[in-house]
Amino acid sequence: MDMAGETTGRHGRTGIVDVAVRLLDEHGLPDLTMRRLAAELDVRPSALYWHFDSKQVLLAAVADRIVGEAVAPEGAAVGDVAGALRDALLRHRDGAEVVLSSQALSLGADEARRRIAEALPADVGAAGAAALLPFVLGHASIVQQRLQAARMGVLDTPPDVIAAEAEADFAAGLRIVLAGLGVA
Amino acid sequence: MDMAGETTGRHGRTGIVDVAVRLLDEHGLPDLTMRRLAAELDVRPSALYWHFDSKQVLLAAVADRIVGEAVAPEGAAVGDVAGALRDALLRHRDGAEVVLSSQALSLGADEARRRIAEALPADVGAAGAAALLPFVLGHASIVQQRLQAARMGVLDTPPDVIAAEAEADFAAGLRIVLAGLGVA
DNA sequence: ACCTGAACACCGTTCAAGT
DNA sequence: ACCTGAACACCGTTCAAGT
Repeated sequence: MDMAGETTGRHGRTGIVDVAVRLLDEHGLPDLTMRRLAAELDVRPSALYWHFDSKQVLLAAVADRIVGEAVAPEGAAVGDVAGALRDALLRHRDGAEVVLSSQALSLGADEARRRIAEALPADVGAAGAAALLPFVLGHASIVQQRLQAARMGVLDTPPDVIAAEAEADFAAGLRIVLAGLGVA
Repeated sequence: MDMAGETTGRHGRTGIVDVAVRLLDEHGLPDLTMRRLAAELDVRPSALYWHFDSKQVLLAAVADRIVGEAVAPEGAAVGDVAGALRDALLRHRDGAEVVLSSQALSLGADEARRRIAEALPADVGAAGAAALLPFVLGHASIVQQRLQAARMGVLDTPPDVIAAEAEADFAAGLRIVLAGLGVA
């Protein structure tokens, strides 16, 4: 029993998303073009439109993949759930921007919100998620923006310093929100 | 004494940013292209590159303009400072995305962080800004993403409902963070 | 079912040259 | 100081046609 029909030289949605994510990691969102993706798959650009209605839909699938990687153990504390999401976003170049941009269309977005809410006492679940989700996404987005600036040399702070500061800021922000929720 | 040399048919940076912001408001970030902007200014696209080194620099100026509109009265409470920033972001189509994307290069970004920190007791100023800035940016970004989805008809929730929910979520999130800071 | 070929209507950016 | 003209190397997307 073959796995997913990869026996032919043809492609499936998941395989295409695999390559898209790799391209994202290696070259960043601005270079994740339909034409480059097609070239990487050894196919004409128009072929991609058989699998995805538009680039936006493709990016939503990439966003879902990224959010789907944020797995905290069953019954984990909110801090760990939020941390897992943050890590998943930071694991991929421009990950936060991709997820933020596909937020409304993305299936994984609501899932992330649900996971956060469920890790909280029922009475503060909704409010907690409404505070934490924007915080995590905004945080990751700002961090990756700074990393990008450092990469281009317009910022002199070395990447590992940025990462360390980010880690501290995230922990501090998380602590504040959890304290505000009475879940300290 | 003429104001800013607008006597000739030529353009200055501020005038260009004016038109860029108007284009942003009317058509959104994807349609804010150098070519459209140039056409609106009745000029060839290449002329813009005399005023701005790149589109990225132009967008950073737009971001600064937007953040600069976030003015809370001197000595205002943190909640009002954060609220003013949120309002400025939401006042312009895709405002959050523009500011978030130019965050690292933007002068106004650090200013916003400073204003938030200064509206807080000194001992929690830094941590508070580190929690509030990502929250406000992430929040506004998510709201505008939903508004955009509604605009395209993929979301059936009417815009005013989205705006109302957003208002409530923002207030709730703000309350939580402020409580966590002990500034309730 | 999945892809090619060819086209359409665009992009950002550079740079010599004009005034 | 500020802009034009002309080019370069790209984009996303559509659609008829192939296999």
